[in-house]
Amino acid sequence: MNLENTQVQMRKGILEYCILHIISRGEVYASDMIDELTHARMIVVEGTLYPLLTRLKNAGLVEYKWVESKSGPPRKYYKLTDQGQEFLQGLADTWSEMIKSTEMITNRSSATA
Amino acid sequence: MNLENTQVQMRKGILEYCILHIISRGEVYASDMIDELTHARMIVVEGTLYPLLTRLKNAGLVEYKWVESKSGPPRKYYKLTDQGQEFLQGLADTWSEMIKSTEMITNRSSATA
DNA sequence: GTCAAGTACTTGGCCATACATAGTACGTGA
DNA sequence: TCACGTACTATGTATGGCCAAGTACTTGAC
Repeated sequence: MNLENTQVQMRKGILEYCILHIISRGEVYASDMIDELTHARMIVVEGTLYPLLTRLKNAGLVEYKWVESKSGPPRKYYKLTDQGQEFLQGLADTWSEMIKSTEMITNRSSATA
Repeated sequence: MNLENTQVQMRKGILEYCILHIISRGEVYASDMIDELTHARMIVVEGTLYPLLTRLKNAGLVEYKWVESKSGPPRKYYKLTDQGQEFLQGLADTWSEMIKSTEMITNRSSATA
């Protein structure tokens, strides 16, 4: 039980939310996502991202199309499905509730219970 | 892959943070914690809370003492150790970073990437 | 004295995610 | 033909939250 481990735990589920949000803004492929996440200091490695994208696709939340690349193998460009849009909205609500609940607890400082 | 499942994933680690925070404010026992968490709309069941408390105790972050009760079995009253205080501070930082990163992504609406 | 009910805590098994690591497939250039 | 870089895939491990069943103590009814 250390900080690093807890950080890993905290990301669970949140990553899914962030990825869906990034995809919702336009067609992107994996490396684009990693760049943006890294820029926001949310480090993600391939071994985490690709399985997540596969899950999202199998769940019908995203779809992709192959696009030729000038340097290397073709890429999967992802975009949200209608179902994905709805799901993203649900996630946004959930996340917002979670923050509200956490604030409710942590802002109640050592004052009167 | 449904909302409920994602909610479960999102709580991972966050719960630990909330529990430590509640304990940091004074000596409490399990039912007190459940009451407060429920009040903040963060529903927790016994099967989640007790193992978590055991982990925290084994990690040396909290300690407890038995206190007799007038109605039922004795209770474990928890409080933070010095190490627990430090850990809580670390969690607070982590949580704040995580929110910041998430906002950085989700606030960048469909506008220019 | 015995049994039922309520409170508090414990335990074992299940599931989903994030990660590390290794591997496959494609295209370019020497 | 081979080395290299890019993009995607597959497998195994660890963790934490949850359900469900179980233990232990106290009180109250009969």
